[in-house]
Amino acid sequence: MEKYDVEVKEKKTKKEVGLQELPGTHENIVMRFAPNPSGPLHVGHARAAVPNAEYVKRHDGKLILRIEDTDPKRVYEPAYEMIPEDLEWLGIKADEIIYQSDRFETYYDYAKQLIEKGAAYMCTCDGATFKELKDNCKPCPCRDNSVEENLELWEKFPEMDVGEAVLRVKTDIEHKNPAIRDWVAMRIVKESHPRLGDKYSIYPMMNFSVAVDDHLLGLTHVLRGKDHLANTEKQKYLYEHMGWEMPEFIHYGRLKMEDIALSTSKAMEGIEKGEYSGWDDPRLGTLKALARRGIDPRTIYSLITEIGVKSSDSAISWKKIHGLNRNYIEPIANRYFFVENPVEITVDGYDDGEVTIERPLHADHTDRGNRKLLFDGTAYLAKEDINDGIVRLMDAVNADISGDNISYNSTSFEDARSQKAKIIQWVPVKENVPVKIVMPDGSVKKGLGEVDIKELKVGDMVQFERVGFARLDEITDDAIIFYFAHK
RNA sequence: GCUCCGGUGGUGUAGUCCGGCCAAUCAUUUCGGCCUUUCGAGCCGAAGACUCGGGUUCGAAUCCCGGCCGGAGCACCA
Repeated sequence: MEKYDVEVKEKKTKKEVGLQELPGTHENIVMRFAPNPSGPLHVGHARAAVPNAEYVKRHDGKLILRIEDTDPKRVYEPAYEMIPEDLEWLGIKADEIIYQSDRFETYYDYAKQLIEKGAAYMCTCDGATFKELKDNCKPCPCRDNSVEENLELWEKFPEMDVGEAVLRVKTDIEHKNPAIRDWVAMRIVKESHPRLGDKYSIYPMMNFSVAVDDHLLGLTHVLRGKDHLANTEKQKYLYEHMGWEMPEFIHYGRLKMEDIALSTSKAMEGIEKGEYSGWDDPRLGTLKALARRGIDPRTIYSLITEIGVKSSDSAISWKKIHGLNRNYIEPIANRYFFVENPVEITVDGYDDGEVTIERPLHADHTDRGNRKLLFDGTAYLAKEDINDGIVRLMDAVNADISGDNISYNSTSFEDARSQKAKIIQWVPVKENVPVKIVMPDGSVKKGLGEVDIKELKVGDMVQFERVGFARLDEITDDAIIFYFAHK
């Protein structure tokens, strides 16, 4: 008789915030972020980099940045510099950087071992022929070559012409997914590599170099997009041939972002055509663009952590990004006046002379001090704000607007309140500074800002009252240029 | 077409493995109110979801089957 089942079920004890707990070991974990250096990092990369970094941080593991530059056609040289910069922006620091282009001899070594084991073979069929056979679950003639024949061809491999031969890893020629059947491990590439020049003509395919490296570098967990699902299956065969233990694989879903082309190649094309101002054009989804728009890296980090690593797709909305970002930006951004499409006005009947008005830099942090605005009965107002009725020029006077006529009504705030005057921003006529705000769609708002804006530095975040948050991007002779973040 | 994977409020998530404590969590969003010399912040309140249909079960977001919808892969790219 069976003993009573006294085993107490372990009930839902985990309450991880954001990321689900990692399967497998939690001791000495090793993870990697492995981008192809085809451009700077974008949000899609953050989706890979952040969870890796976060898991490593939680478990005090090791994070490897591995640059996957095994296709010379897809290497954009500046990316070698940009990738670590972008990671740093995200607050991620890899413990080690590996360049796959440094490791060709290692790949050759394992390729040869595979041949010797009879687990890989040199295939001289042309692609179409092989595909035809493969799609019908038929092995190609090369599959039966002896180890000796294969080794001989392997030695001759570097002298062959492009397309003449490839090295294939034996899988299951009847695998139900044709993509898995006897995949290519090595191919001939006669193209100059930014880091290798023409040193090699035999290049590993991603599935091969990735699996070899993941094993050799001691990866315990591999986090990758679900577009790699089939690749994981392919690589499984390599692990089996070599008698290696598989790391834990986790496949996450696609990330879509509202109104943004995440594709690096499209961005590159647009930049070359001059449609975009550069990798940090506000319309792009690069981290550089987000940074330029005043998105705090913590916004992206926490958003990605929240999205987690589940395999369903997610679409991130700007509303969500802005909402999160506001939490970070709001306390640090000092307030200033900006008027778009300024119209110079005179408040008829105002006769209190010239007064200096002080306003706090931040209403909730008065210790930061005040900025000063000069009021003498004239001002610039935003064209949009000039509508019939009573308005209060904030902290100055209340005025009645009637067509082009603007006349003094009163001064006290209480009067404004009792008359339900709309409070609007204004800029002194005597002292002001031209300001341009580049909007997320690339358009530019032109106007005037209060003179204290001159004290700001590039990178400072501000809030233009009633307009929104913006980041000071550049100070030119013409104007101070901001990039708009959000309301 | 074939091979896989997935579907919880507008959006992102928790819960699904091990059915009941889920009349479903949290964030963002939206809408009210309070406060405030910003349309920001803060405070209070509210709105809003288990893709559909069957089945199993005393009981299903959770298990099974089918439909629908979405996605990925099907390279000598990564």
